[in-house]
Amino acid sequence: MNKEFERQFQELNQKQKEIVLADGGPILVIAGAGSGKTKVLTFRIAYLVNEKKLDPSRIVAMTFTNKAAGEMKERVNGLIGKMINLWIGTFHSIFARMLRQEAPSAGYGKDFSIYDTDDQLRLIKSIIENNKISVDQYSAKSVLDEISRAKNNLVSPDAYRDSARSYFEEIVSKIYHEYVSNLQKNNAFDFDDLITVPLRIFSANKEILEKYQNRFRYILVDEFQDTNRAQYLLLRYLVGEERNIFVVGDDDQSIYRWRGADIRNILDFEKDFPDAKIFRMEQNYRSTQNILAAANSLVSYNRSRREKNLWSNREPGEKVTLIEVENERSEAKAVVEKIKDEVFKNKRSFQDFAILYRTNAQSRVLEDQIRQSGMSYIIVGGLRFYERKEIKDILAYLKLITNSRDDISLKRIINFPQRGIGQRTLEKVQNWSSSKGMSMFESLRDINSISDISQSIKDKILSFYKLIKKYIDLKDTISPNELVHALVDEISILKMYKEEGTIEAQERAANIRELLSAVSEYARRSETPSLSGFLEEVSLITDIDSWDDRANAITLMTLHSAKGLEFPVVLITGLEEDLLPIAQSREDQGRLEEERRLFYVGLTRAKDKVYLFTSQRRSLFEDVRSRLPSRFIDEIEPEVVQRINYLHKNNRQKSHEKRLYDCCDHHPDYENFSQEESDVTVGTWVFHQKYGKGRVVKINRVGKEIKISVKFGDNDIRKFIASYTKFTIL
DNA sequence: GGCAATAGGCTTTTT
DNA sequence: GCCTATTGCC
Repeated sequence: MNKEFERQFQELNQKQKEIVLADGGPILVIAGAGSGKTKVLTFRIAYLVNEKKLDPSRIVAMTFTNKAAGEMKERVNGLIGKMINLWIGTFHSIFARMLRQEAPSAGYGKDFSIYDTDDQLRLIKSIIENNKISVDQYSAKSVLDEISRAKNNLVSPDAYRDSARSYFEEIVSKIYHEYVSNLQKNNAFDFDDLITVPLRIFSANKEILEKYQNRFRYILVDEFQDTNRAQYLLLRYLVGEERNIFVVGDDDQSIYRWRGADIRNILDFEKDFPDAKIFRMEQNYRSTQNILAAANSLVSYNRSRREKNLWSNREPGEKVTLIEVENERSEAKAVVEKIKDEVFKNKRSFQDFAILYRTNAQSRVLEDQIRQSGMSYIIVGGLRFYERKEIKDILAYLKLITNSRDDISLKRIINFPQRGIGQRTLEKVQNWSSSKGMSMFESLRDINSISDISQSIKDKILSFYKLIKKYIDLKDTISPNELVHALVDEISILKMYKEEGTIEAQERAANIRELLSAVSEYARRSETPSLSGFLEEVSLITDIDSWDDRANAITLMTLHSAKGLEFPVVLITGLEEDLLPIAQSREDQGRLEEERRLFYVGLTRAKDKVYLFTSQRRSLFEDVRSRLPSRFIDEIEPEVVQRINYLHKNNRQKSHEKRLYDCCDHHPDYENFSQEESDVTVGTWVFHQKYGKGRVVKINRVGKEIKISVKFGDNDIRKFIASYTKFTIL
């Protein structure tokens, strides 16, 4: 046995060892929060390779995020002592990879595009327009959600039409048919297709199925409770004769039912594999006893769950602190104060803290207060890098270059940067190309045969055609890195933003430069870099994947994003009815239980200390509402909760802040940052050469730059980058 | 066809 | 309070 493996193996508990060493065949592990399931999963893989001499390339492991996949890969390599070629990734990335090979058997080209939500919505909107479908008050978004639900439940457009009852369902049915055929015409998959198309291929094509059954002799699945029906069926297909399938999950942490995750999968597993060995891991290594007692008592209110007895060897620790505040601003202040307390008294670093909330919208007020306090922080989620307009524009070029049938991407960029090709022209091209059954890109080539377009516009179209064509011809001869750089250079997008001169444009340019370095990084890292490979990676990246967990910063994220992570101190905000549980779940027992699990996931992220916040009032779209405390608060065993009332507290504690500056030698980040910003804060009066006297209304930190917004006498708010602008502080 | 001003919607969670 | 999509004017 490998030495490193041997040494670390001895540290596992008896149950964990037993699971790692279990014989082949189907295995279901019910693993409570913090019980070391990732550990068991990695040891199992290492054991299969080291001891069972299984060829690593024949093992496939499904994780919930790419980040988790990366970490698992690293840990397995550490245990084995060398780099091995494992298939680890999310369901979506693994099957996207498979589709690169097998898409032709489903009638798609190998260079398919992957459409994200934004692309999907554009497609749906164009379908509604082109077919003059009257959608009444229904939004494209609600149509998309409905289509996605149908797809994940494996309801085909025809089956959907046959069962459509309401007016809404009839509209959706029409759009669904068009949507599916348009995707195929554009040679594009949406996220759901990455799961359902492989499923179709497997059921229709025995040869391909057997190829993958032979290839994957061992399948492991993490976070099994959050797989949906289609994913489960996919697994069932893939499991070959040896039936080596190993799934790990926790029904109490199932929080993606709204996305189609199906708790039945755990139950059906035992039905489909009656000889499955079932293990339970109930010892929690993460949390103190008080935290665990809080979590256990809460989740025991759920009716549809498996009984379990999660226990901890750790000390009782501190009680869970519940803080009642007046409104969201005082909540944010209280959060900041508690973090400062912990930093000061318990010598904690910023990366020890996570602030969790139900909705992304809650982050803004928290962010404002933390920024003012001078502490460093990272927000996970919100507007993602790859969803920014300028990034999507460049990516649309790349998509069109790899897949010229991608009409959605073409429409996005044919007039970006502006080339004088407008809506009307585009309509004519689209009509012509659909009457000829050609892609829009193909019809550009023959633009001269379309009447009714002026010659000058035709020339512009042709030069756009030649631009893209040039890169299509280049793409197999030069590296993706060179191609993207050359392209960005040729369309002089950076220059355009530079000339625009506004802060927004500068940011956009900076984002594009970051994209360029991402391509270089990809080219360096990948063994066989290709444009489609880069696009695929980019399309499937998630918020949490790009979260830098080594930075010394407080992390702000949604409860959903926090799944699978742990922090010494967790602060959960917004414990109010209609927020947690969210309003839409009120009438539905099942959804209510999911909200409870969401809170449970939040609690069980904490190692040492939990703070809970509930506010009497909270504004929603500028409209202040009174709120009731969350019903979940009373479901926590009262003995482990300590309540603090902050309702009449004056939170301006200057003296306290002053002390903090002296205390933090162990936080160089903190010190630098505080000093950097200490002279200008919101409310400071400043004098600007050109605009005169004004007052700072906002300070924003973006990367290394600090942006400040100043309101001048004429009530105009102007934004500046602090290091470029000279102000006199008044 | 381009641009600036304005209206409207958003806020549940995400691969 | 912010972002986007639309509108109406040039």
